[in-house]
Amino acid sequence: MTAQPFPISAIVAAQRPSRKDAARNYDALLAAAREAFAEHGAEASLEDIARRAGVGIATLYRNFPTRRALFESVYADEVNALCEAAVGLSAREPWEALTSWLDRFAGYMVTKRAVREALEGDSEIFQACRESMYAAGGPLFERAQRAGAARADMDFGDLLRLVAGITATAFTDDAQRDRVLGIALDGVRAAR
Amino acid sequence: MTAQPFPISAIVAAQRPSRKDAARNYDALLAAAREAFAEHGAEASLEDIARRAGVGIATLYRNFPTRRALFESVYADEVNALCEAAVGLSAREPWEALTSWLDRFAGYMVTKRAVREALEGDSEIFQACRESMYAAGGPLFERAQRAGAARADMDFGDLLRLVAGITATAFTDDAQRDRVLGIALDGVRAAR
DNA sequence: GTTGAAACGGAGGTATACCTCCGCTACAGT
DNA sequence: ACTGTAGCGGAGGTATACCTCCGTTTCAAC
Repeated sequence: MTAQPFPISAIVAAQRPSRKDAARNYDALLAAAREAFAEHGAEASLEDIARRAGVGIATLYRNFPTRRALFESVYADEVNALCEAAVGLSAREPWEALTSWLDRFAGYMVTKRAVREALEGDSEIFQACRESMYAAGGPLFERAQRAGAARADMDFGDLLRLVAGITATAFTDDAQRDRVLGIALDGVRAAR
Repeated sequence: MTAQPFPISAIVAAQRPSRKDAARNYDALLAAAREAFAEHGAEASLEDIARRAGVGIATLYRNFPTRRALFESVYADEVNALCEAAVGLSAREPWEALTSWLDRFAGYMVTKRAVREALEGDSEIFQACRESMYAAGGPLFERAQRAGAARADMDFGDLLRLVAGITATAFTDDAQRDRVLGIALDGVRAAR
């Protein structure tokens, strides 16, 4: 067995059933849930999700016994993709590598706000997600700090909250979102 | 009739019924709704709100025919209080007056996130709230800009989004919230 | 104090979501 | 090809929320 780059990836892989039809349904459910949560928030109807996925409601419950389990799987999947995006960025300039990853993070936050909100509070998977996220993005930030590009009196957790908060908000257009995010990042860089 | 300081205050006053028992119930409903929305989000049960207020469900519907109407009234009430807080702040230093008001704004946002979210989209009252908010806080910001305390390449709308986004997020503790908000405000002040 | 009107409460009809149960289907190992 | 089993769908019971209707209560003007 190969070493997993992030604690979350093994968990994500273990969830997916092996039989062909079951795996297909599992994927369809995850995709449908992602869409439904983005559209209707955390209270999206589970029956609607099953309908979107083209499977029976029982199939949803077999794969995800609780609403929370479904949340966790959707969230873990997203985080895993995000972690993998961080690999390879370390070849770039410290500050540019960091903002590039934060940009990806922002894109993920803006649509997934509902899921994150519902996961407020702790769980094993959520904890693994946090760790993976910090393992992926933390080094990028600390490298920027060492290079003198980012201020020293804050940590990576502060940065994620900052970006998460801003990107979870609805803006009039993408230009405003980028402008506001830029202002905040000027604050991160302010001690230059 | 005296001139109303902000467009929202007349609307707020007009909503409240005049008969004693009706006014009492109206106030109780608003308070209960504020609490319920903060606790359960935009999907809080209307019957639960009526129960908290100690009134029948019919009384709720008589005062607020739709869920949206209830949202609007709660929101308008909050905004009105916030606007009144801005009056008198202009005697202070430009930057300090601005951050002082933003602090009040942040305190309001952090608990009322659900209401604001549900009001995304336009309505007459929401529009009046926006205008009042801008009329109350905008001058504080522009004064800070003229004094060279705030950067010129942004507007008051950008600032509100910035603060609203950050404060709507859950932080581990108040210290982190203040630290992150401070970083963001450093960005606002960066062009000094 | 009388009285008319405004306001009240909560029962109950309707809709919708949750979740379980069970007879049927399709996969995969031999 | 056969066959055991893992997986499937959706009907239907249960719970909950929405909202209306109407007999009763409370206010306030006179």
